[in-house]
Amino acid sequence: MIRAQLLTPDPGGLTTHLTTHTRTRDGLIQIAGLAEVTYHGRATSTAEIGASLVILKRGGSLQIHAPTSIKPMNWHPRTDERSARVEHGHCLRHASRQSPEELVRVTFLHPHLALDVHEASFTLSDSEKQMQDALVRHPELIEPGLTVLDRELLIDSGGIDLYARDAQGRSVVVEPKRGRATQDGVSQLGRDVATVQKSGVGAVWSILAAPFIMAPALQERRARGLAFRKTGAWPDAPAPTVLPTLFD
Amino acid sequence: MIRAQLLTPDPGGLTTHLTTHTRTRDGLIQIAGLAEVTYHGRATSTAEIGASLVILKRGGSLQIHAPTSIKPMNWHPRTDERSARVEHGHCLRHASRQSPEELVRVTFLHPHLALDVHEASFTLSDSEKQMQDALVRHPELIEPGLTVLDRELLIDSGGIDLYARDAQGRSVVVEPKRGRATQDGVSQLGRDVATVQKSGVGAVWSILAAPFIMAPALQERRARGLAFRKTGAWPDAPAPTVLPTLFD
DNA sequence: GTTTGCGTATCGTTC
DNA sequence: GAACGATGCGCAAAC
Repeated sequence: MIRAQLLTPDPGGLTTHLTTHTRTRDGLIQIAGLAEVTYHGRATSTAEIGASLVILKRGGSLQIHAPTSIKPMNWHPRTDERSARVEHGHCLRHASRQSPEELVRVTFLHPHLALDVHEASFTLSDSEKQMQDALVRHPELIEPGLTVLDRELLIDSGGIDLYARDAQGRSVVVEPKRGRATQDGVSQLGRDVATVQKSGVGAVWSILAAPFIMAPALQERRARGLAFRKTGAWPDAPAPTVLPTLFD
Repeated sequence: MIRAQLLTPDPGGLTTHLTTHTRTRDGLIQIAGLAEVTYHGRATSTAEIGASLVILKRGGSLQIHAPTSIKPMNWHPRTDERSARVEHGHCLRHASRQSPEELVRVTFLHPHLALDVHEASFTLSDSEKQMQDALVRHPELIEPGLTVLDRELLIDSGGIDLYARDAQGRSVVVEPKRGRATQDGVSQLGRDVATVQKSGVGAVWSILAAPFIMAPALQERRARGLAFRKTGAWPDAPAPTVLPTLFD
């Protein structure tokens, strides 16, 4: 969900970050910190240097929020041309368009934090296989100390997506869901656990790994005594920025 | 500048953070993460789950931004009542107001980061009021020989922005438009002229003063026998950069 | 592309 | 409080 997070980024790093976003026009970037903003176009405005929240969205829109008023203090609905560069030791962002002719310039004097947010539904639209890949590479996203033993394991009741062993040495059946975990997923996991237990490997633990769970599925899960762990995994994630936390 | 920063805050910590902000009504809080939002009020209720940026500002306003569109996907301009509490293991935010009766509820399913930002200042120029100021100081921008008699003159049909006398001694109603003159502006000018004429001051002339006029407005203007003069006025301009020219 | 009309418009100012 | 007008309105449909 949050793909990158830069703390007090240097001008060069922030410029690169913004340029990448300009190229891909993907996701949402937010920069909090000290900034100076000027606007020329239908009106003219200048903002004194101050704390602000700069938001760059997918379509190329830009908005700068101050601590008061629900409206942004400066904005740009869409851009024909955007650029970021280092000037006088600061990252400088240009955004302009014609019809009407407008220009917004943001100087990041002291960027405190830059975030790269991605829509859940977007990342979740990646295939379940890719999520599986990511979880095999980073099983700690599901639970610390987890070791993946097998994947796509065929059993009588169907197929187990991920078969693992946890820190306590218990066998664990993992059912990853790229989207919302539903009652259906809970039922499937229950069937799989029952089948594995019948095979006589001893105590079997189970984990439903999904970004979120629907209320009915949560109740069903409780009734069956199955675990759910809030898990998000994306193929591009270089390191787990979102640490797994127990859902409830 | 940035006063607090909570990484993957737990429901209790986030609730405390929000409650403090509610009490002080100070600064700006931003929360990035997976959230569910419902709204009831002027529009039909909606429910969304996804990556979002929640911004709480000083006056009590709330807005939730999705990765697309410059506008927030949900918002609340000001609040009469706000609260935060833990429910079902999540931080839940209520914001409501009466007149109109509205309610926004945000469930922070997975808050990734909470920020507390402070202070920024801002000035805007080129408003219609400032254009009026400039025209009062330089009525020749509208028409040579024009004398401004009054501004913001209240009459039955509303308010006349500028009331003047031209070189021939005629009463003139001036409607300045900062941007393009539209049919709406022509109608308003027509109403004002009619009202003034009824008051019995004699012949009344009228001028729509704007940098541009739209074709439909131009036709409407012709049909009503009103004058349009291409006029631009900016407070900072030391000399009239756009000389007044008769449009047609 | 431009123009028209709507919106959970927002935001002042005026009454 | 309600009412009215301006807005860097934004936004989508119609032309």
